[in-house]
Amino acid sequence: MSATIKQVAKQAGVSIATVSYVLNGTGTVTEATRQRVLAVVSDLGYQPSHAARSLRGRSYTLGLALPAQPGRLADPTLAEMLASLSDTAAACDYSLLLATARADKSASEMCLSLARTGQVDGLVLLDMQTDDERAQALCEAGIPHVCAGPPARCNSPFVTADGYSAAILAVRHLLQLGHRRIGLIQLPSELAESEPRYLGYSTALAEAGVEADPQLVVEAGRGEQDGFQTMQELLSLPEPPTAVLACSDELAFGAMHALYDAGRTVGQDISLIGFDDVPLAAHMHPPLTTLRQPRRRMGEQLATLLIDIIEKRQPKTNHVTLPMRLMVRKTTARVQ
Amino acid sequence: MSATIKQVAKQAGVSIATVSYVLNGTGTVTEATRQRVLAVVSDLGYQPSHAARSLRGRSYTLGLALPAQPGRLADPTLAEMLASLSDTAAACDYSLLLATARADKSASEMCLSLARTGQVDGLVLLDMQTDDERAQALCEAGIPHVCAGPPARCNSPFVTADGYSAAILAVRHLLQLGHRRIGLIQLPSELAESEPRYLGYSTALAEAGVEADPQLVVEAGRGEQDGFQTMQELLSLPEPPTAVLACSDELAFGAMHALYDAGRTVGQDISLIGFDDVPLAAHMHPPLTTLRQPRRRMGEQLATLLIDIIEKRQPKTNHVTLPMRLMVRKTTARVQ
DNA sequence: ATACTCCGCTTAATCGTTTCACTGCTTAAT
DNA sequence: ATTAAGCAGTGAAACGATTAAGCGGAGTAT
Repeated sequence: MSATIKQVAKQAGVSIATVSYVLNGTGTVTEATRQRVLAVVSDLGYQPSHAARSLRGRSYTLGLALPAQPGRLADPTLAEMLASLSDTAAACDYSLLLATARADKSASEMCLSLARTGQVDGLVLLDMQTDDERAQALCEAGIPHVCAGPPARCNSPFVTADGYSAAILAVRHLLQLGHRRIGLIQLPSELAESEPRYLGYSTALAEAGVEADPQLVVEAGRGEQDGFQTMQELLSLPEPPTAVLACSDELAFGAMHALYDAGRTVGQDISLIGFDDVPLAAHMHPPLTTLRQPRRRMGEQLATLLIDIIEKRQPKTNHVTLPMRLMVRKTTARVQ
Repeated sequence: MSATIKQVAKQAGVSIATVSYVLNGTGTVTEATRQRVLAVVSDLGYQPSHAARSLRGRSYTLGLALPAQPGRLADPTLAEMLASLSDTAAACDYSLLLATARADKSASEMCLSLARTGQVDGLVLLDMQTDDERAQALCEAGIPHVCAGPPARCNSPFVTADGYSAAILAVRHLLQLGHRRIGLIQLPSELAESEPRYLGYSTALAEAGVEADPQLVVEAGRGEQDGFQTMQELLSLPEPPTAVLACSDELAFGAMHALYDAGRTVGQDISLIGFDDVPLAAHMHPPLTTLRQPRRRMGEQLATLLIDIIEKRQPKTNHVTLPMRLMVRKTTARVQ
C-alpha cells in the first residue's frame, strides 16, 4: 500500500507515538520535531491506514441502505439527494458506502452486518417501505441510523418531505381552478411516502365539501409505463376526471404520454400535477406543474442528523419535516 | 460493536485460531469442533471485524471516483450503470465506496489517498474527461483501476460504449431519410465521450459525399437548458438543419422543447436523434429516436474487470467496447 | 525399529494505528 | 530544600483478526 508510521518514525528519528501525536494534534511536541516529522510525512507520502485506524474507534463511514429492487439507484429524486448527502458527509470527513442488498440476505440483515463488522458507523435508510423491517432491526440493535421518510413502527429519527401538506396544496390549486373530479395516481402502497399524500388529497377534498369518488384513486407502480396505463384506465371511466394529481413526476410523464395518445391536450382539456420536480419537469411539453421536493436539503439533513447521532451530540430534533413547494407551470388550467 | 473472535473461542472452548480456521474453511478441524464453534458463532451473532480483517490483506471495497461536479450522480445514465455495478460487486463480495472529490483536494489526490489508506482495493473512474489526471496518477502509482470511457494518455483498462459507430449509425439513418443538412449538438468537449461521436458524425457524412458545414456543429453543456439554447441557435441560422443529432437524451429533450416553442413539429418538419436511451426517451411526445447505451452491461463489465485486476487474475482483455443500438421511434422522418 | 507424514489443535507473531503510563529534566510553588 | 507540576518524548499494551510454526500421537512406508 504505502509507507507506514514506523518508517516515518525511523526516518524522522523519533518514536512511533510522537509521529501519531504530531499527526493528530494530541500530545505535546516541540515545533522543531513537529516540522521534522511533517517533512518526512510529505516526503514519503505517508497516509495512515484506514483499517488500523478504525480497528480502534470509528470507521468514519456511513452506509447507504438501498432498497432491494435493483434499479432504484436510478431514481432521479434519490440520486440528487445522494449527491448532497455525499457532499455533506465529505465535508464532515465521512465516506459513503453503498449497501446493496444481496439476493441471499434480507435488507435488514445486511444493515446489521455492516454495522457489526464495523464497516460503517451508521446507516441512512433510503426508500422507506410501510412495513420496513430495517428501521426496527436497527432500533433494537441500538445502531445509529436515519430514515429518509417516515419509519414504520419505531421512533427512529427521520427526515421527510411534507407530502401531506403538499398534496393539500396541489388539490386546493385544482379546486380553485374549478375542478371537482380530481383523480389521484398513487405510488405503490408499500412505499411509506404513499399514505400521507393520499391523506392530504382526501383532506383537501373534504374541506372543500367535495365528495371523493374512490374510482378516481388508483394505485400504480413507479415507472412511466405505470403512469401511462393508469391514466388510460382513468380516461376509460364513464365519467373521467378533469384533473389528475400524480404522486411522482415519472408517473406524470407517463400520464402525459397517455393523454397525448388519447388526443387530449394537457393544460387545456385536462389538468395534471406531478410530484418531485425532477429537472426534466420544467422541460416537458408543456412544462409540468409539480410539487418540488427539497432534495438537496434532505440529503444535508440526513447526513448531519446521522453524524450527530454517531458522535453522540444530542441533535435538537429527532425528526425533520421539510416543506414542499407548488411549482405552477403549464399543465394546470381552469376547468372547461 | 459486536462479539469478538476471542469471546467465541472462549465460549466454544477452543483457541482463536481454530475459530478462524472454521470460519475461513482453512486448516483442518474435526466435524464436532466445527459444529460447536458454528453454534457459538450464530449464538453470539458474531461477525468478523472488517477493520481487523483488512489490516492484513484486502479491504474488499471498490471506490467509485465521482466527477467533481456536485450533481453528476443524478445523471440517469450514470445511475443505472452504478446500479448494475453495485449488483455485480455485491455478487463478488465487494462493497462500493462513493468517493466524492472535496473542494480542497483534487480528484486524483483523493483517488490516491483512498488507495493508499487501504480504504479501497481499486477504483472505477466515472465520467472521464479528455485530459483526465486521475487515470495517469493511478497508473503511475500502480493502483488497480478501470475507466468508464476511454482514458486520456495512459493505457488504463477501460469499458466504453462505441460512440463512434453509434454516431455513424445515426447519421446514416438520417441520410437514408434524405437529410443533407444534419446538425450536431455536442457534449462539452472536456468529456472523453465527446470526440468519438463527432468523428463518427463526420465520417458518416464524408462516406456519403456530403460536405460538412461547421456551422451545424455546436458544443453545448450537459443539461436540458443547454440543449434548448443550442437548438434555438441552430434554428436561427440562415439555413437551419433539417435533422439534428444530440449527443445525449437530456440535450435532445431540451432541443425538443425549443422546437415546440418555435412551432416546429418534431418528427415531421424536423428530425431529431438522441443519445443514451434513458427510460424517459420512449415516453416523450413524440417518443424519441435514440441510441441505446448498454448501461447494465457496462456496469457489470467495469466491476468484473476491476475485480479481476485486483485479484491478479489476468483478464482476457484490458478494454471492452460495447456496441450501441439505434432505437428508431417517432422523431425521425423523411426530409420534406 | 526408524523415519516420515498427516491430523487436530495451540501458541505466538503480525498487520498499523492510538493511547496510557512512565521517564528524565526543568521550572515553579510551598 | 522539598515537593509539585509541566514538558518532550519513549515503550508497550491494546484493537481483532490471519497464519506460520510447532507439538504430541497415530498411521505408514522403508
